[in-house]
Amino acid sequence: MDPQTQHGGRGPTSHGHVTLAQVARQAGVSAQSVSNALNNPDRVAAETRKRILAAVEELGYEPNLSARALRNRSSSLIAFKMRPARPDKASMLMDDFLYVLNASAVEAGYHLILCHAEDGPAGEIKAYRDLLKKTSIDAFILAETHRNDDRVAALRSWGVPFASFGRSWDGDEDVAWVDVDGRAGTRAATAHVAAQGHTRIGHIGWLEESELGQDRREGWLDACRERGLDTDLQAAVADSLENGRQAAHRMLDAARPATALVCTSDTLALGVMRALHERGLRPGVDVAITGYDDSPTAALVSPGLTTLRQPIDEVGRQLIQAVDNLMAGDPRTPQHVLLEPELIVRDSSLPGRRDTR
Amino acid sequence: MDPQTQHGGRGPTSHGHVTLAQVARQAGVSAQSVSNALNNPDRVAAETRKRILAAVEELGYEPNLSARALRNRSSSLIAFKMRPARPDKASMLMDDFLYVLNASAVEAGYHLILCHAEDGPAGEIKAYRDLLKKTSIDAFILAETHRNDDRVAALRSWGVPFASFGRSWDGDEDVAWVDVDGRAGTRAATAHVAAQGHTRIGHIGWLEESELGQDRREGWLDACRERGLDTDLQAAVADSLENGRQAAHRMLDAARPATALVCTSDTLALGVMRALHERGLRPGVDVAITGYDDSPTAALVSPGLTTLRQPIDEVGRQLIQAVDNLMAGDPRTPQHVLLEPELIVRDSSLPGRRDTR
DNA sequence: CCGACGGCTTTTAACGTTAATATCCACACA
DNA sequence: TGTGTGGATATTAACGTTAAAAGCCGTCGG
Repeated sequence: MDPQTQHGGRGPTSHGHVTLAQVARQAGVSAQSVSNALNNPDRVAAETRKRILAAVEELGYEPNLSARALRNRSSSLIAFKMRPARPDKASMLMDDFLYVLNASAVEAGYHLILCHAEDGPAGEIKAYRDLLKKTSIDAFILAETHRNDDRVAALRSWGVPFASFGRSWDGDEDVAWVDVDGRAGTRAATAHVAAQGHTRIGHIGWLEESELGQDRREGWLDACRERGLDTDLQAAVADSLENGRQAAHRMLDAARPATALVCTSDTLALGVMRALHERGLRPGVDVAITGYDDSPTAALVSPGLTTLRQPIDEVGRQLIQAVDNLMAGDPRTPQHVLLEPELIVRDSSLPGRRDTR
Repeated sequence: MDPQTQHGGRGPTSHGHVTLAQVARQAGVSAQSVSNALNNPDRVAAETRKRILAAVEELGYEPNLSARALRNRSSSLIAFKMRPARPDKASMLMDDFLYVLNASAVEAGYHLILCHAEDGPAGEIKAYRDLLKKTSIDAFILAETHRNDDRVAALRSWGVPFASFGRSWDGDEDVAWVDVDGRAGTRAATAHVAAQGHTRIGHIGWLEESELGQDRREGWLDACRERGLDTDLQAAVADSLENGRQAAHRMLDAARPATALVCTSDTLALGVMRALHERGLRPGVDVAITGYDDSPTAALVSPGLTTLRQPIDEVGRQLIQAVDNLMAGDPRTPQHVLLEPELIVRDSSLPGRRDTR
């Protein structure tokens, strides 16, 4: 039988999609051989393979992901759920984060699909379930995981690969995560202001129930203890500018007032700046301030806010690599990656330079 | 033949997916009838339909999108390409925008998929093409379109439904777009400072080649002309804090200096604030400032920055509705929606209240 | 000289859905 | 009694891919 005619392929489809069958016809082989040439190169003869790849190239063949998804129960899709942006929050991490997450995903041969859920963990879990039922998502990326996170439990019980941005603080060793070492970062920020000569260093952080906040607080405690400094000036508040402002006023009204304030977020630090402003005090000169996140705002206010920048690019890359490993059935224990934040020093923590170029 | 056994359905799959065949068996009908009951209700008898829907409910059936995509050449996926966040930019619109875009998409029965491309329009178009070849994307959402946008031309030539955030300024009446009326917004901001008694109102905007920037500038011109004010104080610069700062210095050094500065972005306005700071002038009290975008920073700086908020939620909703209409083959001309921004008045433009609660 | 084997390739069947077509059945009409 | 007719339902085939099985053919060992 003439190999030129024996296989299907009704010529180029009107929609411009090139199929395996068309490539097969062009190369004078069966569709399966084309599939093998692309996915299992060692199953076809080198000579044939060359011919097939030439045909692939010539016709511009791209495998149809829907068909592949149907056949393989695997869609090359990684799902991520965005949270609604909180109005009071300065952090723009999400924007950058999504960008690199997607870039890394594409580089690794996946695509990012966003999922949407009503607020609350129950709604989120339901959304994940629905998505899984209808699309055979390959993996999930979680953000802002916390102790006893129901989402983690759910995904684990379903056996779906996932990785989370944020440690699973309850020691789930079998969960892949990537996180930034807030303790080390806050310790560095505290050390930095101590190096400027400050001895009354206050800390304004989040409520105790936040593992993330507690971790960062420990860094401040570490640095103070290392230097024999008092740790009496501390506040645990919800993350908002107003709370930062009030806490700052309290610490400046203390019998032995703070001369430096280390904050768990830029939002709180900006509240501190507002408090100083109200008192006619100059950030940096009169009171040193540090934040956390390197939100765009930190660079834009005057004076610039000293803060900690999370290596968000690296976080995204590592997360994708983590799920990729999981899906490759990599037998080694799930990845745990703890990255160091970078201290960005600006004028808000420097006594010398007043911001007047 | 016993309807309970005549149809496929090898019992619940191990993966927990429920298929049409399983529902069909449960309801004692064929798979096609189940499909019809869900997609073409009037093709099945009311009685049967009720029975089928009960089975669907009981088994928790959800149609498999991969199979549907393969069969229908339509994936329920809407693609959107993120741009890398520019470090100097205060705007956090993207974050919110994506959230509502996705929420609206899900509500309309779609999912949002992110696409990634090397920088530049050519890379972006190639990315769109690749995505189309492999996934039968239903529609695209573009952002930041400009005159003679190659992406618009490409998508149009391929016949793919799309809608853009941003007008196609070259009068392509057959392109669906949603935009925010920057001219009206800037006019309102200018009118607002004029109402505070300012008569020397400068404008710091983007370079002339930006249609968006030019549109906003027109609003300032409108407001000045309506009041017979001079329009000699204007700057056209690239969007950065430093450029805003320098332009502000120039306008404050003028023979008849500005007492109010209307800016095309929050970033520029924050540069102005830095310039005032450097001169010991007080925003609002000495010089009124307005920005554009209501970036998170605008609310966080002291004093708060008067700015224009884009109804980003509505933009997202309208964009999805636009592509939905296009895909439904709605014969009416593509949607063009021009929304009004909202003037958010804060202390940076108010002489009376000094920020000292 | 026969059977087994191994390398390479093709064939078959299936993933879950749906458009198009075929079948069935009750009823109306000649 | 036969012949349409039309509504409801069932069957077939196809979307593009790939795992599994089967086929082909030359070679090697007994």
